[in-house]
Amino acid sequence: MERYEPLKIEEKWQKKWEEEKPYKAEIREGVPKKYIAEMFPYPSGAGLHVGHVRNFTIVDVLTRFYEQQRLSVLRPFGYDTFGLPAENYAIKTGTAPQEVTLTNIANFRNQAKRLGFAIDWDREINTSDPEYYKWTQWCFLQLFKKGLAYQKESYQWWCPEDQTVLANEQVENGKCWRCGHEVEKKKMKQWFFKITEYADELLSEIDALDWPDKIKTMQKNWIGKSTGAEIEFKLVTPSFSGRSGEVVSTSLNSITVFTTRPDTIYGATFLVVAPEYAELEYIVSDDARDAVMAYKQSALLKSEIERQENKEKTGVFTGAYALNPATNEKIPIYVADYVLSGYGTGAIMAVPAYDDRDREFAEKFDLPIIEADLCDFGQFGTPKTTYRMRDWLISRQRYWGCPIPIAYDKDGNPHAIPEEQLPVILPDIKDYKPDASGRSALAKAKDWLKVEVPVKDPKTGKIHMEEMTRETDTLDGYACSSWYLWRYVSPHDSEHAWGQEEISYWAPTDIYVGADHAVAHLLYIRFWCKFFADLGYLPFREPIKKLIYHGYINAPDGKKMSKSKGNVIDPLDVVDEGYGADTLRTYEMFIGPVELDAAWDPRSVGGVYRFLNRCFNLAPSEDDSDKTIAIRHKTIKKVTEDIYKCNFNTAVAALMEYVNELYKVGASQEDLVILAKLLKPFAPHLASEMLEKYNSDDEWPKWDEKYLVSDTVEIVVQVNGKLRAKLVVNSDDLEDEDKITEMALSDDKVKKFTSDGVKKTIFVKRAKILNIVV
RNA sequence: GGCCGGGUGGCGGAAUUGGUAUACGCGUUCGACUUAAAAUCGAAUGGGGAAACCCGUACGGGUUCAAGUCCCGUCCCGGCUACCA
Repeated sequence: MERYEPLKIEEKWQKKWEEEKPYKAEIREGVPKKYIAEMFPYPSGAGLHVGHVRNFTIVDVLTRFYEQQRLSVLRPFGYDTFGLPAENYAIKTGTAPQEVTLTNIANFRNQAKRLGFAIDWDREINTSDPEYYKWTQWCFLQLFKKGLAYQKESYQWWCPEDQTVLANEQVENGKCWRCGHEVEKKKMKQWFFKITEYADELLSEIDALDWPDKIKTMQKNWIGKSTGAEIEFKLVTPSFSGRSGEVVSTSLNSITVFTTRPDTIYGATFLVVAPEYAELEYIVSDDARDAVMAYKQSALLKSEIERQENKEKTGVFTGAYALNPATNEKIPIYVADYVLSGYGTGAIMAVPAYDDRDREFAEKFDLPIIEADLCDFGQFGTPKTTYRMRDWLISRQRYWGCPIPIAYDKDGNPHAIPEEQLPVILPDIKDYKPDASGRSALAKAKDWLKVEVPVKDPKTGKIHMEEMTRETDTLDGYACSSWYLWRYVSPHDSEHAWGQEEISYWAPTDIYVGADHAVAHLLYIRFWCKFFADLGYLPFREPIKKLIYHGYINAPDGKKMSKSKGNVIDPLDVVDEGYGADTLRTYEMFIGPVELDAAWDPRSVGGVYRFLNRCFNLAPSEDDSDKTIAIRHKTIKKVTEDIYKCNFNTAVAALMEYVNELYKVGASQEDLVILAKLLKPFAPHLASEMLEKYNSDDEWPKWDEKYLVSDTVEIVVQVNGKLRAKLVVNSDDLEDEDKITEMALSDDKVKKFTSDGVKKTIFVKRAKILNIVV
């Protein structure tokens, strides 16, 4: 008999798919479409890991499932290539990131092709390709023109190791998400995207998304909407002593606080401002100035870790007072680092009777705690909604990123590079290393820095060319991935970021599969979607209909796979060992529920390999095919419904049951064709081989409910809820409760438990259960 | 500290959402084939017990004819978040 030789079969079919391009996506008017994608990978030098394989296989199962149902399916592939690893490698080895990236892409592509994914390879994109980032720059300019890309000088997270600023989302536990170095705060002028403009819509549309609740909750918390009020507290002169109502006459005469509990204002016994509070120096009294400034300095120097670890309240009295507008009492103003400058107004009214943090502070500094009555605050403040989310900091002082298409005139004002001049090409340089100057290595590309930009004279209206200096910061990599799902619909369009005809057919993405970026990427892409919808470029406001967020695959010891621990499973090794891609893919779908982490189990891989062998070795018998018709239709139904629900593990289990049954009772050719069709999303090479053998197409089979009801049914008989007997009756008898009850009561085993008489019986037809209560 | 998930055989996990607990796979044991081993095929496999039966879904209560599933309390484990006023 012919042996199952996966590597041979797989090579044959991969070659065929390479030549015939059966997975080329085409607009087919009138045919329902599915647009399915994974979060595109960062092509590291290490090649694909088993997590990628899980990610891509989920997409592939769904792609093939819909393709076999003859829907029009778009399943693209691309590479997210800008970022620190390639640049750090360049600094270390002197190899250009451009070159390393292309090598890594080639490796990823070859590996992906060996796993038999149904990808439309003509749509590959690469975010560091000028053809691509030309349009990232175009997107930036649209935001800039609408005032949603702007510069602001403020305290920013700074990673001293990577010599770059970081976004809030890139600081994890006070450490840089890339290198793990403790971050600092540094006052710098930076570029921001005004995502807060869409905070309300980003929040309110979350509920309607078909996304995992976990992700939805995380996004809600990140946006962090709070409703409350802003209340103005008039400043009292620092020298003031006794009479109330006298206010300072400097430019600053009040402090506005934000509170979610304005009704507690009668209990507000002091104010606190953040160390970074902009007007701090106008508040503080001369006596207190030295102490306050010293405190401010020490707070700025403290790393985020130190601030977090030491929750002990610290602070300094500013020597100044304000008037509580409700009580008209004079209350002291403190500066303390438990108040955050970036949230609300950077100042709070402290109500120690109602707020734990304020109470802690009051107790430490011996401030009054008043249990005041709640009130209607209307006369004191104005209602205000505040968000935890800040604007998105998008400039990076690094070389290997998308250049920001901006130039500065001699007065330092930013001007857009005209769209005709795009792309602003990232110049080749030799020395990639950033320095502490706060500028990227691009600052050293002297020739590149100079650019002629057309300027309109405000008086004459005439346009003249003016020499300017280019922006040397590059864009955060998340900018590149905030629109790539739309580029896939027309990846070679040299006139537009995306084509209107293509976008309205394919988009929004129906199913998006990933295991990371719960907040940042998925929030940014929603933000850009709403922005470009407002500009009329997108005919929808949410980019992703359904999100599948799968778990990680850990090492056999349950720990995270890592090179240093030496516990990494290389997926291509699994293939080359002789198991083949079909076993790898099917195993990763069988490994457990899609949303859970799972540990790699080499022995279970063998189990799946045995299963595929059994599929391959099944031969049709001459028997009539009707004896398997019930399980055949049951399996079609189960596998179909499971794939819709993304229960891939139980879908594979159902196929295993089917095969076990076919071994027991014999398989007809019809069984083998159905099996191959159902198996194809998981093990496409083997399934294609089987379908070819039986000269069948791969169209997804349908089940007929009539084959799922058998002539006889099994009735479970319980006594007081405990299983005591099983009756096999004709299906028609299900309607006859009396007959079933009589049969049950005359059963010998049941009789043993019902000798003291029967109180009542409960028959549930749906569950085929009869419970006898004694 | 706050929010959200979870605790089911030796292991990964099933269970039509209140209706036969442990599907499927791994492991283990036995058998067939083999000089032998591997591979393959077949059988068994929650615990206790000769058996009849009893006990079993983290623990303690409750609701119900019926609870892994619902309610109350307790204990663990995981994730996110972390002074957001």
